[in-house]
Amino acid sequence: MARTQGSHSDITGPRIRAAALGLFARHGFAAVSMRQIAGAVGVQAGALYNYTPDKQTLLYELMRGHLNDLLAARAAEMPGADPMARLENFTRFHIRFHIERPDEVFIAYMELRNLEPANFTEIERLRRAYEDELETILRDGVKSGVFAVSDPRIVTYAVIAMLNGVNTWYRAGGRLSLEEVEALYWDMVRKSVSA
Amino acid sequence: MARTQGSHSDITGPRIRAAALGLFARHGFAAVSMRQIAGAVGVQAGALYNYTPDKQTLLYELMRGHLNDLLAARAAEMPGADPMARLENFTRFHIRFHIERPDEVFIAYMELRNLEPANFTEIERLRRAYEDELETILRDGVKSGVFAVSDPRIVTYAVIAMLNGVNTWYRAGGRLSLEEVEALYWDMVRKSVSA
DNA sequence: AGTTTAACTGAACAAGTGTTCAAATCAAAC
DNA sequence: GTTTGATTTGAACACTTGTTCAGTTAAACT
Repeated sequence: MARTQGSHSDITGPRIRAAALGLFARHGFAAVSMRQIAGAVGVQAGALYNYTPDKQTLLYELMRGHLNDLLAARAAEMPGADPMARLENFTRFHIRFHIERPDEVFIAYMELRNLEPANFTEIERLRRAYEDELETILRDGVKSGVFAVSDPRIVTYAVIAMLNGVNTWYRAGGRLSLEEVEALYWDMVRKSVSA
Repeated sequence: MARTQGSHSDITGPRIRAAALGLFARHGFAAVSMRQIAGAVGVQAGALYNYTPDKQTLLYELMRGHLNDLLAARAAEMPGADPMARLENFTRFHIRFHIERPDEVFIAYMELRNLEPANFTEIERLRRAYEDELETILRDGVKSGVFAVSDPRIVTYAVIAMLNGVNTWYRAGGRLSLEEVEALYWDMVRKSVSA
């Protein structure tokens, strides 16, 4: 077996995913051709098929990778015990994680409709697992009386929508620091669900 | 001049726009072909060009129409004088208007990247005009002391992102009535910006 | 009845699509 | 220095794309 080391394959693979990520985020999955991705990597279109069975799977793997990263990073957090501390931890974690990955986040929300049904189901399952964390925090807070939330599921959607909005305006090196952004959103989230 | 009455032109035009709206919302602008739109209307692709100079303009006109409707409907509202009442009016108006037009809203947010620069600029101008209404309410409320908002522009983005989230889960005839949805979001908005 | 013309068809155009694959290329392993 | 097999090329495939336009249809006017 020749070229197990020094092979281009462990270099080209990531470069393809990176190029696809950027192009999908900028122009949309359907508007980007395999030849464009190949061109960005400096390779012919046929070479892409050593790394993905098809274009659809390339998109799916990007989304799945992103959501797995999200869930793994979330699992590594050590939130406190009481609901208020956990909500603050969740809010700040979400802002931080999403601000660092605008392209992944954009794709994971905008390209759902381009997933084949089976892939869509799996992506939705992962996203749901993440949202359930927030919903559980809200329910616990209602139980203990610190939160006044009439419908925890809907409020979960509302809070996540608000937090995701950060990516519509935030640009690295902008007017506000990460800490200021975190503090601003945490202030709004805390007040919006407090009793 | 023949066929000024009984002509199909005043029927086909709206049907084309309606078909394009639904298809763009479901599959995305780039993923929908002119032949698909024509097929949905029951006409050949060439006939579409009696109603739009090109595919791009079809998208642009849909977005511009939607945002003009939005601004016109907003201008017809008679909010009260004090910031709290105006904020409640804005919130309920926004929810109501957006819930009734899921396809238009979806397109107006998701297909911005498919607009040519000149068209993009104009759409952004209209959206900005709408957002400025909310920002003004927030600034007035800060001045009069009823709102505690550190950065009115960013909070405007946050509130609008939260409200737009309604379209990710709301379905007509679902568990909650329109009034319940309005009340739920208004409760969150009010608390999140209150002093 | 005959004329006019808006509305539409259907075929054509050049360019681009995702994907396949035999052949060429290359660097590591022997 | 040759073998080996992973990696890439480049051409080809069948099909779709947005758009144009000469020609057909049919309703409304004189």
